[in-house]
Amino acid sequence: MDAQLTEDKQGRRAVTNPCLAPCPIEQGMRILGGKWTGSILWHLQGEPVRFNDLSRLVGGASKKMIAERLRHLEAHGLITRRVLSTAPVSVEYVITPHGRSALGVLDAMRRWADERPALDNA
Amino acid sequence: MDAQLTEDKQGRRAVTNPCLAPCPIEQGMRILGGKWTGSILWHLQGEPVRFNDLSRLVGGASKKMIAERLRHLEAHGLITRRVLSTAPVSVEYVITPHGRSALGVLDAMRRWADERPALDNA
DNA sequence: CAGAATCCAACCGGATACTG
DNA sequence: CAGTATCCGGTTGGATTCTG
Repeated sequence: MDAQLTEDKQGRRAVTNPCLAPCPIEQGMRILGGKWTGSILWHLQGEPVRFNDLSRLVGGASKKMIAERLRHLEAHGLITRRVLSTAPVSVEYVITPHGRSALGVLDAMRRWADERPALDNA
Repeated sequence: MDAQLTEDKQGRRAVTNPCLAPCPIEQGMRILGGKWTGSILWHLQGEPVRFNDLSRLVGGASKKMIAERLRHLEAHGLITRRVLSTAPVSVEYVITPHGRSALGVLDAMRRWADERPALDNA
């Protein structure tokens, strides 16, 4: 994200360092911005939560989505999957320190969206 | 985002207040999280920028996307479109105070994505 | 220059059914 | 319980072409 717009004596514009795809903002957005991702992580900020409980907590998301986003979060090291030896088997998802650091970003997002001038009817 | 997981004496779980779709995080994400949206707003934090310059600054985005996201940002009051009476016509995009408030969120996102433990090969 | 219009392939995500 | 598998309509977004 260090693109610069320069201009020569003739007033011609050129760009050095265009903001290429893996720019930090886009990168972060692709990790935290997926549908339901924020909500899921949010619900894990306290105690570990089990799969079906999560799908109930995140109203509206299909189990397919929950599963997919959980894999995604795990792949990025934000959560940990923990299988409990019970019958029937139960699985807990736990937030990692790295995942916890993301909650700050999510909360900034939440606060921003909350205190917005109510013109977001669009 | 105020869902609660409760448990009765028999250990049965129930959820009150599931996290419904318009939860603040998701809301904010739908506004700032669209592809290229962050980058575009980021590049407007200084001086006003013109359309083609923007599409050059945000490397990889098609003009169609730039136009679409610009209208989106304008609809949400984050930027302003300003037409300059020149020949040929030129258009500037300017960030609004509200848009500027979003930069804080974007920067939190950027910093988080930057200082991450390098395991995001996935 | 600043877009709008069109086309189309790829992906997303919901519904449903099935499994260990 | 905790998923996976499959189907499938809707949306996304890039490429290209056209316009005032």
